[in-house]
Amino acid sequence: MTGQVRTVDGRVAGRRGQATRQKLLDCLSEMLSSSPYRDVKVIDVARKAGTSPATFYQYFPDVEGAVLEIAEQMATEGGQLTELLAGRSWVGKAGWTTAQELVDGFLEFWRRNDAILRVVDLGAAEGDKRFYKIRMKILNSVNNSLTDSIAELQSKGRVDKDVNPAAVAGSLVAMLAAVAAHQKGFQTWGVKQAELKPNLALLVHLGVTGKKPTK
Amino acid sequence: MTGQVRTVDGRVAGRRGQATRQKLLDCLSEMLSSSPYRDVKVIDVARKAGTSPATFYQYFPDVEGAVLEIAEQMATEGGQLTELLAGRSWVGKAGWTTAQELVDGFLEFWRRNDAILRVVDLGAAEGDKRFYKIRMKILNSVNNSLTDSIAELQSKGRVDKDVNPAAVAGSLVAMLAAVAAHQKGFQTWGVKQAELKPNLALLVHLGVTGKKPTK
DNA sequence: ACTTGTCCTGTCATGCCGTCAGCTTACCGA
DNA sequence: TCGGTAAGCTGACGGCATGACAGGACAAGT
Repeated sequence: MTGQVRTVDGRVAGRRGQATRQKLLDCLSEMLSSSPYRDVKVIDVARKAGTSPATFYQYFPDVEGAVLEIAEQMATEGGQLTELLAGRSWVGKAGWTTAQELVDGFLEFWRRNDAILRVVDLGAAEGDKRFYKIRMKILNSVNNSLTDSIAELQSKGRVDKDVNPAAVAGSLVAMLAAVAAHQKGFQTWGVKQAELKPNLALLVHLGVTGKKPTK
Repeated sequence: MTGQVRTVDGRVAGRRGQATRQKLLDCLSEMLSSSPYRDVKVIDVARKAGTSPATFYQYFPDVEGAVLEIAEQMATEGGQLTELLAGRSWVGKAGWTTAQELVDGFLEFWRRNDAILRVVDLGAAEGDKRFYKIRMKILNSVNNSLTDSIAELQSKGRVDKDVNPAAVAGSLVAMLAAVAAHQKGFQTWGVKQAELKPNLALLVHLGVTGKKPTK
């Protein structure tokens, strides 16, 4: 399905080529974790990978192009986030568990990929459709499930009619993403990680069901 | 109180100098709105301002330094956000109004300063303390009021004891910021601006008071 | 060993970075 | 009016990253 990996000038990459390509991506990933996006240079990535800048340009048009590649890989893995919600109940104690596990899984995913997600967020906010699509791909996996859950509760009359399921779900997902991206900020406000999670879960539960959880 | 404006090499800037400096900041601001942060070059800003790159370096150490300056100005204006909450009530119909106006004011502020806020967000997420402090300065103005409101309701027994006011307030503020930054994203999910606001206000009200608003 | 196609790099023109010396301009006191 | 002084600006330059290309190294099959 996914077309073969190709170099910029159209050649098909063989085993060795793919290895260097991947090594470049790995090194870029590392660099993004340790230095500001704006300061990541092709020459540094190449040096770190023990190769030359020219090699980098054989596989990627520029830094941004390579970042997109990494982000794409991550987005695919991010599909697993759907499992945090598949077949879960929002009623009674089970609802509280669902909320907690969603928060847990989400924060964990963000923490694992924070460097690349920062850049994706920026690109999306700047209006770049490619980054925007990737961000959607990740968030949709959670957002769609959440929207469905709310819509279902709504059809049963457990949630007010004037609630827009997509708007609420989207806002909650945005909240999770933002909190995950700025976890350190909460420490300044005197909030520890461990305290943060249950309060986030509370907000998610409130948003989805409109009611306080039964613990 | 605020020390005189100085050039990089320590001279005091006079009237003309401050004008050029401001012009450079304005042009930088514009460039940030129209092109990706990563691609904003000193030479472009200088050209746009009708001056030379060397002049830029007389007033700012680099692009980042100038961005910090703009952000600082914005953060000062952002102090007005406190007024959205000062002396407001979270009880009854007034509570619903408070939530609505908070959401309105917040989104408006973000929309007006979206370009610079994107960069501040990125810098903060990357761990740069200078950006981080600016982000705090803006969010604190809302966050502190919100935390106080929740704590007060809590002391009156209207909010559960196991709620951490700072954590909930911080999460809500993060949500507002994230939604504001990605307003376009919601259109893809079929949510219009006008629909988004009341649903956000609902979430804020739920988060603060734990109860649905009376409209 | 030879051929073939993949893979890598040295090299080069181009353009931005960041600094400095030196020129112009504005202000001020005599 | 006339220097004197400090502010303000820029041309020019070495240094480094970019991005393209052509040619050399390498692996695999014959």
